[in-house]
Amino acid sequence: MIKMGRAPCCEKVGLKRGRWTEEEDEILRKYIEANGEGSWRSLPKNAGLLRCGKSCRLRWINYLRSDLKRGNISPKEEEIIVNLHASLGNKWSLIADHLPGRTDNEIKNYWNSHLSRKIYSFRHPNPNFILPPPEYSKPKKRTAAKENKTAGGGTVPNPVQESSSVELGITNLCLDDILEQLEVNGIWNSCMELLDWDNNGGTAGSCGQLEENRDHDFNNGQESSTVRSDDDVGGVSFENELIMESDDEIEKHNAILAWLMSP
DNA sequence: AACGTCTACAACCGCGTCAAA
DNA sequence: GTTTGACGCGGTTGTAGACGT
Repeated sequence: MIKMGRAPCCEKVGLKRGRWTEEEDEILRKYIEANGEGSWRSLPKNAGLLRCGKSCRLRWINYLRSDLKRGNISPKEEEIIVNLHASLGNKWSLIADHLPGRTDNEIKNYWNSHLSRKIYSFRHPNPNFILPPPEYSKPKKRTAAKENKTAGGGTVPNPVQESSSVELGITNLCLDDILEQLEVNGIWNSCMELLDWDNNGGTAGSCGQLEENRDHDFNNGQESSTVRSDDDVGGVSFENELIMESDDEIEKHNAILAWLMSP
């Protein structure tokens, strides 16, 4: 009986796996220099390698290509990665497009081993980080709450407590701490660049604005946050208003907000 | 010195996409 | 329109070397 479905990329029986030897690298390098890239499926056979075509492709792209930049990721490159990841997510190949000589695999590994940990340590600050009192902490997932319509047609979240800052879930004090951590961790400039934000008004104040513009939506115990332009905030306006012109900008802002608000 | 744990990164795997048949 | 094969991407695993006990 013929087995339907996707055929394996290559016949794995008898093929070598694991680390590449210098000899194999040399064979692959010479073959591609002579014949060019492509036809990965037939390459191992033609080159005389006992490897899967996929493995050859990966080895060439991630390690043997002459235009690869080996060595540590520079601070500038790291900043680019952080910025692009905030807006693109785990689109490693797209991020790699902006970093000549770096591969998607290299960036992915760097993110997983270095940057994700940095961000984790930011989200779970060191002991010197003063946590605000529990009621002023970042809100956990809340149970479903009804929204109140404002006169201007916008909505405000159901107040948890009287203070408007508590309504918004993050107090100014907490925001200051977050912003301090952003600066300490060298992430603030990246955020500013992403936001394309005029920072003249002071960081805490600006972030407060951002909070004020946030639309809270409570459904099924889930909270979602989006950033809206001034027009959407029910006639409320602020100094140094933060207005996003395009979907792309909104998406970037939302990415940062989601990051800030994530548990 | 021996052993266990952690970290970085190379390599593998499965799946989606796309073009050719 | 469907099937097939190749390629590329992103998630995951494996492992060598560093580090700690």
